[in-house]
Amino acid sequence: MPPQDRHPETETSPTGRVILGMLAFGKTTGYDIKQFVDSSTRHFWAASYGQIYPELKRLEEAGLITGREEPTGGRPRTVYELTDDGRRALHTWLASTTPPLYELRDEGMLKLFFSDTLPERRAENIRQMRERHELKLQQLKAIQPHAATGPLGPRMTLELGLGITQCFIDWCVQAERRLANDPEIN
Amino acid sequence: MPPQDRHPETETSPTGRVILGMLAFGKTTGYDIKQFVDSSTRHFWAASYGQIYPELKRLEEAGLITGREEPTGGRPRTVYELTDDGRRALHTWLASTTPPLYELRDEGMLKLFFSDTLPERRAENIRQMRERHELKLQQLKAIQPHAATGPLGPRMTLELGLGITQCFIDWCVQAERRLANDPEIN
DNA sequence: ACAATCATGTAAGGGGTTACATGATTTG
DNA sequence: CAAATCATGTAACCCCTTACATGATTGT
Repeated sequence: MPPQDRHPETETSPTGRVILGMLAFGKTTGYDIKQFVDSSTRHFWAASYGQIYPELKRLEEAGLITGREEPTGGRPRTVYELTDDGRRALHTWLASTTPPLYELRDEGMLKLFFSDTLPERRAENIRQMRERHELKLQQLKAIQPHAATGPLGPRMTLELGLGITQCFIDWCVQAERRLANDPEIN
Repeated sequence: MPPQDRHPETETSPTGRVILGMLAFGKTTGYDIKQFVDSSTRHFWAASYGQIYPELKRLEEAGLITGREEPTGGRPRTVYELTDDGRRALHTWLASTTPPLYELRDEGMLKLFFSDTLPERRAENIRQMRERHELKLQQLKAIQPHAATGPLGPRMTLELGLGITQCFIDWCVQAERRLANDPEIN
């Protein structure tokens, strides 16, 4: 990821923006954010505790969020909220026209790209890719009912994720058929 | 990217594997590899000079490749080749069944996910995503004639890339239509 | 002569993951 | 009472990008 990725107008890191958005969504704690990310944005934007907790502190220092202690019994717990500045920063980002970052790293495709070095493994590589995406499809379908009643944004990204994944699988199936029908095409 | 990403059997980093593959493809220098990556694997696996040159040295130290000086006139130039160990490592990786890494970071989708926070920007966000992918489609189409005569692997990844990108664009067009027809769906 | 291309590299810094550590509370 | 869940955090490490620096050669 580019280091100059901090948004020029909001001065937050990419994951910082995820946190701002999640707080706008009514998420409360670092734990809460992490759970929700894992069941929603994970397929196009992941986040780990090691990123979330330090970032929450940075955002508070920057005055974009405020946290207050709200222990559940004896269990410590910090509940965060957007400040006015934080909401402004979120809106600025959402309205910005700087080209949005897009980054893909797909080792399956890399193997396929080099498959002429070891052609007898090509079909197996494609099968592996297909299975991976079939699993992903199942995971996306699992969160579908939960998203169906919510706001349009999450519904749309889920729909898009399903479409792309299905497209991927369809291509694999077709390619597997082509290789099976004509094993000599090398 | 996971730190434990170094392949258990080949002991190379992801980009190290790209380099091994590129050398098997007959690429010669760091510069040559970089040029080719930019016109082939870039859409699913990028690499920068800051990664390539140090990695070439590491791979040579590991005995997977050998370099010899082959200056063009007074211009220094190091030409690399796979060793037998290097080719073995490449084959081991291509034949490995460990689940291939897949990582996506799409800021456009992230904006769409949070678009209920600023619904009046939603259509614009989708338009932005579409334009980005239309540009990518053009770039992929530009390398198509160049790949058409080559080996199957690169042809397949290009085809897959085109398919996915087209799928993305189609979804955007459809979503834009839906929003235009019914601006109240929010 | 100038620009584009060939060619190699380094330093600083960003963003991220994993693994580990700790402990309270709820549920079966 | 044990297991799962809620909850917070840190340290080590990795991978990668950008920006910078340098210089020769080729094409116009």
